[in-house]
This record gives sequence, structure tokens and C-alpha cells, in this order.
Amino acid sequence: MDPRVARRQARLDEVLDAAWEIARAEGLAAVSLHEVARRVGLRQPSLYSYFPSKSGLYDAMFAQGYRQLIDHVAAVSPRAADPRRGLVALSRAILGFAVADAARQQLLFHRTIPGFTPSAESYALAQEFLAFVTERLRAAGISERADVDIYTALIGGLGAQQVANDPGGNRWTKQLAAVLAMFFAHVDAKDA
Amino acid sequence: MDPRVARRQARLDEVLDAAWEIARAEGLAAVSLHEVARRVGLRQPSLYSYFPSKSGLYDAMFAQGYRQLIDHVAAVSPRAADPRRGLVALSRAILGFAVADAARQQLLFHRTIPGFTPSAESYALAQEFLAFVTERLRAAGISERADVDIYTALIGGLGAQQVANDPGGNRWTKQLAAVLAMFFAHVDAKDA
DNA sequence: GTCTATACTAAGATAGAC
DNA sequence: GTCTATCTTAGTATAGAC
Repeated sequence: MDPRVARRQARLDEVLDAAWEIARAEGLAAVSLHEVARRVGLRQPSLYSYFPSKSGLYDAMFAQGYRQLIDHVAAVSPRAADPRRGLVALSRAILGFAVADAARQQLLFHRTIPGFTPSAESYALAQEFLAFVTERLRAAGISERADVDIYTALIGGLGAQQVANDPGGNRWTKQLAAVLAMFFAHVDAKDA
Repeated sequence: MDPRVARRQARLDEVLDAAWEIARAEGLAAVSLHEVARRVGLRQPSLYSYFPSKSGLYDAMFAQGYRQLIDHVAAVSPRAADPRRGLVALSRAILGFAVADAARQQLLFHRTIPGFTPSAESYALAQEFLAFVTERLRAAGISERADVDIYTALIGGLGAQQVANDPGGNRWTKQLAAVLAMFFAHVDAKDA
């Protein structure tokens, strides 16, 4: 690969790391181009050769977050012989990823950053993730949209409560197995 | 009542209304003392006779939101002869309140405003609400903390997905009855 | 690609007069 | 309780040199 491209990519990664660091410490809204530049040893206007705007920085963070999420779940929970067991492992991976970083959870799943909406390319990554999950749900016998929606509410609900009311703990995440058992019983009850 | 007190309260309500209006239109983080003052026909420094700081404004919004929520659920779902039916009505009231205003949901239930934490008085209102709900859950035969936590995750999850992915619609809220039936089956299965 | 310099806008907060 | 005036800080963004 062209070393200039590699260097640029390395710089970009540094910049994004700095932005996430600020977001984790001070909140997503506290990320500023000045502070990011300060941390990587650049001047603020120099960041405009990496992003067209502040919103472009959020977009890059959004895309990076979903790429990491897709890699994470693919690595941690390969397709299993028992699809239900596989779905439990996948859910654990998603939930763990979500609660590990409250700022990331906010950006990826709640979209409460004023003035930011993901670009089409970035949004496609979110859809790719959803497609991955949907396929695993179908493999486990869950294909109706109503059930898929209930599933996303269950996982999202546990993650949101966990970071809002017991950050760093496991008061809600430890209910995952019980919640999934409840969900499976619900799905199976309709088929009977 | 002292008319001066009444006037002050009326002004305060105007100010809070303006703040909520901005929050709904531009997001919670976009609320500024300057813009609030502009909308109510005051100068920005005058707001400091109502709040000690910007954070104090958020605190007043937080307290007002929980007071409205408590009034809302108490009015809409009085104690019912059948506690399970009562719980369904209560849940519908809470969920309706939550999805009616995304900014309010963010402030009351997600706490993602950088630098804001509710005062003790305001937080007591949140606890009062939680106590109200917990009591109704107990009346319906649900008293274990694990089950209470699952309940809050269910309702919160539906509300969050609704405003994030289908604002103004009912794709998730319409699953409430199914989700509660699933939850009741889960609770009853353990007792059997 | 990075810099300096700067334009522009806006924010939270305080002092002191009325 | 509201005002004017002001301090202080900070932000996004652009122009143009190197």
C-alpha cells in the first residue's frame, strides 16, 4: 500500500481515538475540533483535511463504531450448531459492546446529537448490522417483524438501563439470559 | 396566594415552556439561556433570578417533567380492580408520556446531558415515580427486584426504539400488549 | 497536509444601576 | 426583579502562505 495512504490512515485513527476519548470522559456533545486537534498535536483548521465539518467527524465516529460492532459480533459469536444458543451468545456480545461505552451507545443507537444525521454510507453500515442480526434471528426461528422489533427493544432496553442507572455494574445485563428465555417462550407459544 | 408569588410562578412557567420548546425543536443540548430569554422577552442575565445557573434550568425541567409524569399516570390509571389490567393501563400511560417528547425522554430517563446531574430534591421526584410503579407491580404480584428491573428495561426499551427509529409512529408502542403478556407469562412460570 | 491569522458567532456568568 | 454593560471563554469555519 502507498505509505502516504497508510500514514494518513494512521493519523485519522489517532484523531478518532482522541475524539472517542473526549466523548467517554465529557460526553459526546463536548467533542470539539479544537480539543481533538490539541490532543493529537495539530491545529484545529488542519482537521478540515480529514473531515468536511464537525458533523463529518461524528459521521466518521458513527461509521467506525458500526464497523467495530460488526467485527466484534462476527468474531465473538460465529454461527453455532444450535441457533438459539448462538443467538444468546450474539446477544451477549451486542449487549457487552453497548454497555462498554455509554457515549458510543448514544451515538450508534440513540442518535441524540443535535444536528447530526449519518450519511448514506454510514447508515448502510447500521443496516448491515441489523441484517446480520435479523439473519441470526431467522436461523433461530424468529422471522416476524413484530418479534424482531421486540428483540431489539429487549436488548436496547437492557443496555440503556444499565448505562443510565448502574454504569459499570451488571444489574441489568445479568438479566439477559432470563429475558431471552422469556422471549423464546413467547415466540414458541405462538407456534404451538 | 400572594399575587407576587403567583406572577413569579407564571413567569417561571413561561420560561420553562420556552426551554421545552427549544429542546423539542433543536435538541436538549441546544437550549441556551440567551435563546430562552429571547423567547420570553427578557434579557439573558434576568434568568439568573430564576435559576442559579444553566444547570439549574435543566434541573427545573427535570423536576417539572417528573411532576407531570406522576400527575399523568395517577390521573390516567387509577388503582384498578384487576391489578394486571391496571398495570397494562399504567404501562400504556408511561409509554405514551415517554414517546410524546423525545427531548423529555432523554432528560428524564437517559441523562445524557453533559455536566448535568439532578439535585437531591429533583431526584426524589424520580424516586417517587419509581416507588409508585413498584407498588403497582407488587399489587400485580411482581415484587422481586430482578423482575422489576426487567419491567423497566421492557418499557424503556420500547420507548427508546420508538423515538429513535420511528418517531411519530407506533411500530414499537403497538407491541406493548404482547410484551406485557410475555412478561406476565415469565413471572407466572416461576411461581408454578 | 499543515500552518498562521482571522472572521464570525455565541455561550455562561458577574457587577452595578434603577 | 430587571436592566445595561461587560468579561471571559470557546466554538466552527475560511483564506492564503508554505
